[in-house]
Amino acid sequence: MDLTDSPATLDFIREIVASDRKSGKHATVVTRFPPEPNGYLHIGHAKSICLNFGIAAQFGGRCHLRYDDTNPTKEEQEYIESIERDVRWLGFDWGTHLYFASDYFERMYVWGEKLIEKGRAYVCDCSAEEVRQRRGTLTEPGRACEHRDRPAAQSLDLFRRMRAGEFPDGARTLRARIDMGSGNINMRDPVIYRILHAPHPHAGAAWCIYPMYDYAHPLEDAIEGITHSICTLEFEDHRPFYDWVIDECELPEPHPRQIEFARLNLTYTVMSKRKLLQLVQEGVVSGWDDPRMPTISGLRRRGFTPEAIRDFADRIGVAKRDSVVDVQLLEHCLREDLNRRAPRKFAVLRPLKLVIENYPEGQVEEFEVSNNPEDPAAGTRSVPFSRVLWIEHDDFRETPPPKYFRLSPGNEVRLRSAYLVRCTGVVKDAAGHVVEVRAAYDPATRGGATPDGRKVKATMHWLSADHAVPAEVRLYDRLLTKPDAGDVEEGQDWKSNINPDSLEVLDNCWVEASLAGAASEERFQFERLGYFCVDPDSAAGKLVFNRTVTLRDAWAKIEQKQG
RNA sequence: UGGGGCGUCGGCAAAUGGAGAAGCCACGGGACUUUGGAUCCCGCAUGUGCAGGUUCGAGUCCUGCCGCCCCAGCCA
Repeated sequence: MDLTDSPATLDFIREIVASDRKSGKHATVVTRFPPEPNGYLHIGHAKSICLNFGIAAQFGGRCHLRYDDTNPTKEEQEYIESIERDVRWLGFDWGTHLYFASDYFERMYVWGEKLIEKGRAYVCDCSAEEVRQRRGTLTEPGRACEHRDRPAAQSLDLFRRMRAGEFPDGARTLRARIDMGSGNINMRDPVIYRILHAPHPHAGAAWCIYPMYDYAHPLEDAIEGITHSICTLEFEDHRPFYDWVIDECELPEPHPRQIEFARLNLTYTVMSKRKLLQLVQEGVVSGWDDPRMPTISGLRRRGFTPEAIRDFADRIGVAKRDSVVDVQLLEHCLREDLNRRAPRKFAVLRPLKLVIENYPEGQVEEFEVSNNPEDPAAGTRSVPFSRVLWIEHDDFRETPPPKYFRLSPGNEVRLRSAYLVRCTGVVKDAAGHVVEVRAAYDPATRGGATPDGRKVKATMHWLSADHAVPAEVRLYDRLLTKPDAGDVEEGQDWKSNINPDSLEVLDNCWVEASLAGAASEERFQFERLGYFCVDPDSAAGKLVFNRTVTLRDAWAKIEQKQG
């Protein structure tokens, strides 16, 4: 998939952009992805990133990466670095267009003075509590305070002294003078500057007053020549103020246009930064990059590909209605991509010994196994076969249920690319558990062929016990037990839906020796099991794999129906 | 109850008043198969929140209802 690929029909935002191009309103399309560096990016941000960078690519424009760093009390350098890494990993390039809102602070300040001079802003001495009380409610209008009518010269003096650091945090604010009676609460003289004696991760100690998002954002967009400022639905109410700022600061035409779309929600997970932070801080997960997290770094560690995420973003579309996307669509996009590209390997997660009774002790044969049946160009590898093998515990049943085609006493199956074998018996321990399965192979079926046309219903993977390499495998499942985090019993909160079995660690697994040198984040298909990738915890002599996603499993469904 | 939005299949989502309301995921069948994978085929909205109206013709236009989401941070 190419980065400029786009859905067949235009979503409502692309329609606006296309129409603006056609009318000549803008010479070139300029969008922006404006994260606040106060957390890690997640799959919801990926939707926005794909939208903004995708539109820029599709219409021959550009997309800026801009940190909306107007609140130093919540922002950190660590987040700035993770954001750049994640956007780049997703496959997008902002070229030289990396910006910080904080680099515009001086200009924003000058516009603030201008607004005061025009009578469009005033310094307010009210406390936060007083501001709240005068703001009114959803149904009652707000009430002006006495500072609203103070002379511009006085506001100007106070604003300069705010900047100079003469007042403590919260002592005063600069507010826009608009309409305390507006039905839109955002227009009831919103605060545009607050005093915050806090060092800034990018601007350092230069400022002790910081602009609010609602004031800063339109200015940032206008400064950079953004044509289409795409944000999420909750900012719809803020648009009148966005336009007000640009008008009152007398920014040149054409003005950027704010367009809102519905944020992404996914089943069986949470997307809010607050909840994600909670998971990290309370140790429910191991960190922002825990493979169960819907963060970009978590998905990367889980084994997702950027291609799959981009494909997903294309498929979910862009609209204004609140929606919840089925996580199975994401998994589908992943499987489709990985099926095409992931090299196949044999791995046995829950080992059961299989002894081929009629196979000579000490003999070893090498079998050629396809690296990827979907891609002949991937070639083959050779896998050693011997008398004692590991098979999957789940691939043997002493008393097979209906439609169970795998190994069971008397039944014949194919060992993939090796031989057909028939189960001749079992060995049990004192407690009666099957500890070993016995079988006989048919030398005429070398390579797994059946020259006599005989059919077997199951083909299984296997590993030569003497040649396999040990590994730890981490099995991940959904973070939540319910599709909707908010679906809880009376008095419970969303955390009651956290899946206690979202991680299972298997530490006596066996994998092909060819996996010994696999690099961190390298992805494979373990045949018949799923897609796996090498975890960064992996070290020489101690392989660790994460299960990215299982293969689709028809048998699991049959079994489930059988109860 | 003020303001701003949104209602099309189980979940996403097309449709720009004109043919049988796309497509994808999920789900259910079948074919094929040396991965119970992949692939292929079939099925899946007599109906667009509800009720009226306009029109030769309405998911699209009008009126009225109903439901859901967002807003009362010196967060973004």
